[in-house]
Amino acid sequence: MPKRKSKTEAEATSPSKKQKTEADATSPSKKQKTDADAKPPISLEEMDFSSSASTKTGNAWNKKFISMNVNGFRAFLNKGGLDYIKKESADVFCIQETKCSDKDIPVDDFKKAGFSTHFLAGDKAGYSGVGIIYKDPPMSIKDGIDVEKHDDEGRVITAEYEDYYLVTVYVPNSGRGLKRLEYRTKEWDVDFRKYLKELDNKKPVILCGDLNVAHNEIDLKNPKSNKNKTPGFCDAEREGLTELLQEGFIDTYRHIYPNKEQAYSFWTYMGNARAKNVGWRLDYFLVSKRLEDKMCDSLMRSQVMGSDHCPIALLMAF
Amino acid sequence: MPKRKSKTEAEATSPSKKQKTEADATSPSKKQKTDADAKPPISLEEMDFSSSASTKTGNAWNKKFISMNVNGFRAFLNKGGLDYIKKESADVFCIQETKCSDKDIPVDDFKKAGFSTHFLAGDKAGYSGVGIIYKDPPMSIKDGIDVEKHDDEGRVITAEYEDYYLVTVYVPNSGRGLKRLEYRTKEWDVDFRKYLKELDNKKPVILCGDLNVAHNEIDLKNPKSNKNKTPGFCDAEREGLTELLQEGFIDTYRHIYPNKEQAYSFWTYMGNARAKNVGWRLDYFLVSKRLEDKMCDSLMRSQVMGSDHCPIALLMAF
DNA sequence: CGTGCGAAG
DNA sequence: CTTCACACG
Repeated sequence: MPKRKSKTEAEATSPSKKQKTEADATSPSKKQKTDADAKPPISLEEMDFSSSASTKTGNAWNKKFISMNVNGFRAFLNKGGLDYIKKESADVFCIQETKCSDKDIPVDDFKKAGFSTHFLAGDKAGYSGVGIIYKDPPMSIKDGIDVEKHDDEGRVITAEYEDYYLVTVYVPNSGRGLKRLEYRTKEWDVDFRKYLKELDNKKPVILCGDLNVAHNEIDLKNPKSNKNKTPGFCDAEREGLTELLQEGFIDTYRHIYPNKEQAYSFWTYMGNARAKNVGWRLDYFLVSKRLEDKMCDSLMRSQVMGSDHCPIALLMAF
Repeated sequence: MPKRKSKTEAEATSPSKKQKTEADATSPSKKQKTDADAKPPISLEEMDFSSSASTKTGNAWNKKFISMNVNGFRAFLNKGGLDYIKKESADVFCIQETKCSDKDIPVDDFKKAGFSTHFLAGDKAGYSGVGIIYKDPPMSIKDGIDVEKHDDEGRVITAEYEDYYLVTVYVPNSGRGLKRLEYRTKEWDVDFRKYLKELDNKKPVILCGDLNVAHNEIDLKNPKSNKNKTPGFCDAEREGLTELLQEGFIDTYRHIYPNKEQAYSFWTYMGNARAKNVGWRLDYFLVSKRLEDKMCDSLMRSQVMGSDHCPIALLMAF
């Protein structure tokens, strides 16, 4: 873990007081960055993705995972997404809301950059869809969760590696007027939890993606006005995540930064929300509890543009 | 008419030879312009819309009409369309394919510029629609042609002035696969012709708009490959215009420039057609024969951008 | 190729 | 506010 000298207190500062970012806490670089709620847009070149994070016992990280809801992979690439991917140079990128089919993936560009790809589109064109972009091939890749009623929307990919399953998910949004809240919480959440539990019985799981829920009040700017009104902060959705964690998973970001405020991974495009940091933490890396001592850091790449979500990163020492 | 010293020969030059534009023939300005098929895009400020055209008997023009298919009025305005309208300063602008409803018209901006507006939208949102923008109010304005089956698409406005009816039309496109060719030629053309004939019985008519047909081979770049294949150059469509002219109307542009080649008012956005001047003359000013001696000039504003059609102009001496 | 729609987020 | 699909041209 990155010099986590009582991070609990260190992060328990007021949101108005300038806090150090995780990057500051982990990077030896002299480049100081301002807080997540006051970052001016900077260029990719200026960003520093380096990290010297290690486990509690001092093992340096050796695997980097990125998860990002790209809100349309083609649009993301048009905005320079490939440059970000190259610079970040993660072992695996897990992306959600690809909104495209296989033919739209510039496979050769990825090959040239040293990556292979596996994408899963939903039946409805331009809707949902997930993908993984990886350096080292998994032992196996599986699409969906073997429940027919859920598997036509292209929401889950499971990549099996030696030491863990890497699962990426784009959880169904509860929709305008919460018209899909029941489906989401009573059907999807239940079956997906079951799927993860079964996986976890075989091998530790790293789950990442857009869980489409802000777990607690700290995880969004305006908990009061959104509670049980806006998809993503309804009790049933939040309880769904609570239950998943109770099955034996760790919310890596909140585990490492338990009191960190103003740390979001999503900002609606409306009303200039991102500039004002009126955001939500909807994107997560969860890991099986028995991976706890392999965790090095969990990060929000809040400066990376190109979507209404930012990438999130997990550093592990295997 | 602009010093039409045997225009017939003057224009009968090869397309590769640089020809003078109508503007050159009519404007005393020293600004020389290159041919329609080799015009580099120039700024609105650089364009010269002045003209000293007059009738055969030497009466200087005193009314300017503009017709333009704007391909979405909102998009056109976003691309600086209002600046063009101000600079052109026509007595009446007739526009087609507005693709918007009344609420989208910046009425106050037009008021400030000295114009009133009347727009007619079709029932289907974002489809078709025509409008007029005028300095002096007509005696009356009428929407449609009193034939119910045609009048739900917002295609015709008739403005009655003292000396003439001004009619603007957006003729139905025959559609991909010519699936609407029958409707267009056997129903619309027939009824619209009847409407115009009846108007013409009362008062001379100035008809302008997107007639969605290139009348003769000279009126499009590639007559061979488009003949009876592409909407706009099918025999039935061309005959429809021939019949209309036979009812007693003049194609003002072709009347004044009978042999002028490469003079188009539409270029598909595909394949860089406009830069290569691979175009069609689909937009017309027709006038009742008895207005012939009031005609001063008929012009293509081929440098004006903002749509896949350019504006066309008619100068009259009333 | 580009406009505007409508669904979706 | 932005993505995409689709219709239409």
